[in-house]
Amino acid sequence: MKRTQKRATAARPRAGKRDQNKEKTKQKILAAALRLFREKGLEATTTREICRKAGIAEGTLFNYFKTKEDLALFFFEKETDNLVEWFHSETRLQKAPLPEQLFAIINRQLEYIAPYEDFIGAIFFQSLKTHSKLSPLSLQSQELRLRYLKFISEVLAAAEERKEIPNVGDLGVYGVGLFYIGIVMHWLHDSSQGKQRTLALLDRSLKLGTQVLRKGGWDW
Amino acid sequence: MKRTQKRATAARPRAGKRDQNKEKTKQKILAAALRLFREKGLEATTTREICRKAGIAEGTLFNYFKTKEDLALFFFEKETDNLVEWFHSETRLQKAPLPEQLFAIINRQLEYIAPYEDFIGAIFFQSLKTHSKLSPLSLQSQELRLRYLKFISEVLAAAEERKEIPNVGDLGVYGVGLFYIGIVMHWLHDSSQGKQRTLALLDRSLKLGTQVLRKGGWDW
DNA sequence: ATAAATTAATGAGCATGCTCATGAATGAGC
DNA sequence: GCTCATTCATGAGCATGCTCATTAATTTAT
Repeated sequence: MKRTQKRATAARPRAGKRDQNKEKTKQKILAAALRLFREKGLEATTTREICRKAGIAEGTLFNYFKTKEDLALFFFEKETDNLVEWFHSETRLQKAPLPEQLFAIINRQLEYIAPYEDFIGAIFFQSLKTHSKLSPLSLQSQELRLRYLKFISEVLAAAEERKEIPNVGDLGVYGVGLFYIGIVMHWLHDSSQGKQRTLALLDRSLKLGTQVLRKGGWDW
Repeated sequence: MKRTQKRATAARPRAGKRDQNKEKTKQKILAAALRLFREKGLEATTTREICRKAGIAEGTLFNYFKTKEDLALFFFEKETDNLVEWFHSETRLQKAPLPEQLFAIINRQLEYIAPYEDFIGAIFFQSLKTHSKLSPLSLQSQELRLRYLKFISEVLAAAEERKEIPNVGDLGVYGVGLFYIGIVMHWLHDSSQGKQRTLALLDRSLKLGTQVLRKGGWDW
């Protein structure tokens, strides 16, 4: 009878053949999508093509991702998770002054997404749309699905706690988020060698930020 | 013979029956589009519906506007022209300090577009897309089709000329543009009475801007 | 083991934005 | 006025993102 033991003591939520197949299908979709997105960009890749390459039927994709946008967003979120993990592993950075932290964070993001410029760029702007599922600026009203903002919130809260900056509330996150948008926009249009100009802008901007902080610009 | 006089001395470029019809058709499209966009928003309005309401065939619309986005953008540009005209007519404002000017400009814009929230919102974010025809941040590289930025450039240049601010170069326009994006994003998500919160944010932000200027924040 | 119930996969089909070959209206040349 | 060239209007048709009723696979109950 080969131990039927009610399917692995209910430890993993993934055990039955059904869930196995489901997972496998999802991975096939993700693999195909990522490859095509990288090769041809987001807009130029059709859902039909993804399905063909994944070896599934037209409609199956939409059983897993509500829209093509959702599928693309998946990678975006994954990237953010990656960033958070990295920051938490950098113990030195944790104690550095806020501007340095922000520089490191943003810089790391730019480096990370460099190979997927077109792809990420498209997703990035998708995420800004008003009625899109995640909207960076709706900290309070929406459900804060953008993990990035949550992360920035933490970083700012830490700086607050060690008295580096006064209480900034949501406005701090708001500011950083907006700033990030600006940087990415600049980055996307930057054709200079190795995005030098964006890095320079990033540096200068954060220096300005420091000044504002030092001069008490926060208690407006 | 009723004076055939070679069609009105070549004064107006629009004279022949052909051009007359063309103009009439364009107006029919614009009227239908504006009405539908207002009523149902940008996404919910189909090009077929616009054509039906305008009394023209499916394909005709695309003889006049390359894409649906272009059609929508038309209103956006018109709005900007309106703003510029208004500013030039406000002689008092011309001499006011920069922060007040910017507040007035942005405030006026928000008031003006209030009735078309959804519609304008959609267009606004369209215009931010990387490969969209107009990209607010490509001052130097692209052809600066966004008249708004040109206008802001002028306002800043005037402030420079009267020694109110030091030379800020393109970074000034860049900053204001980015700031504007932030405000509109906030505005679009703002559900408070009469968008009070956005106005408060606008006020506070510009006060911060003033501080930065006074403290020499510009020569970073 | 078999039947019934659940859940995932399928692909025909829809609406939409947009294209393009064809036809109709208008203009120029005689 | 008539002819022909130009320009605009037309609508069938295409590709795409996405839906949904149907079919097939897997699980549960007996």
